[in-house]
Amino acid sequence: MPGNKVHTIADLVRDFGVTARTIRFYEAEGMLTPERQGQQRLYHPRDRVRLKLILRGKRLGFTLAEIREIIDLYHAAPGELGQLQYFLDKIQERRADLEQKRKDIELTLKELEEVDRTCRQHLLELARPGSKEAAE
Amino acid sequence: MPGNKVHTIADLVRDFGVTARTIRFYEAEGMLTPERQGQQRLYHPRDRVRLKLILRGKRLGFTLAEIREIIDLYHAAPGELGQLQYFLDKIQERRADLEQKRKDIELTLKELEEVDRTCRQHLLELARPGSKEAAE
DNA sequence: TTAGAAATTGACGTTTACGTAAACGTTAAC
DNA sequence: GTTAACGTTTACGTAAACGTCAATTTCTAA
Repeated sequence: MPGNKVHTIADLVRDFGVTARTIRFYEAEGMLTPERQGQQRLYHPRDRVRLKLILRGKRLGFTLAEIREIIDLYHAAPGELGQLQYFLDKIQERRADLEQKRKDIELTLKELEEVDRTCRQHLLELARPGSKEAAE
Repeated sequence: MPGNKVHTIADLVRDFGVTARTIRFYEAEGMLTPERQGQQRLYHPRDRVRLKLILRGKRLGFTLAEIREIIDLYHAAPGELGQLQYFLDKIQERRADLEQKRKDIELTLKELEEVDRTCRQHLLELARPGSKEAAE
């Protein structure tokens, strides 16, 4: 039920599969800013969105510093022209990075599919009883 | 000229953009096994291939332990049937992981493209002098 | 109201993946 | 024949990203 209510830290732990320590750590790093009700933290939908972005970045091997940069790109609306150009450059950097990762993934997947085929072939040969060293 | 000659560590440093410390570290971790000529290391094409695989894995955010597993998948030819099934499972795990990363990349790329468009739109508006707050 | 569950706050510990520095051995050039 | 340049070994250092207590507070259900 992550509709649009506020959530406790335990909710996030359950929903995202991370520890409370991790969530507080991200906050200490300035990447989450939950509301405070007395001592307790209250997480709004925007916090959930941010956490989701952080975890996605982690899965892709970005450091927290890089993830912070990426998220900043999302929410920044710079006024001046110089800033805008700088931003566009940053965006291109990140895009190039992601394209490289995509290529790396395609290559690795292809290789793994090849290994997979070879394995299944072996399996088939093992399953065929009357075919011992046919090609030797 | 990485044709099929042997190379010194300095060659790898130059060709792959990593430090000698890193290369020796990977060897200490058992991920590279260069020939020894006296005290010096000599790197063969297979070492270059492995290093390339390691670096590709790093770009994708895999730990060295995971990369080791993946590379092991490449070169393993297990005999028994139980081993084969275990292998196929491992391969599926890795593939699922890579597919997840691919999805993450697609999402992030789409979002960045959106930010890019918005930025360029801003730029256009700034470049148009006689259009101050038209939609206000 | 009291025991237990959940949350918070330090504070120190740990793992990964190297960096950095010191001390030493080889070899090629001058 | 010595001085760079390159390579090696050993060992301690470090940044990132949390883990793991311990002590305390806060909330909640019986």
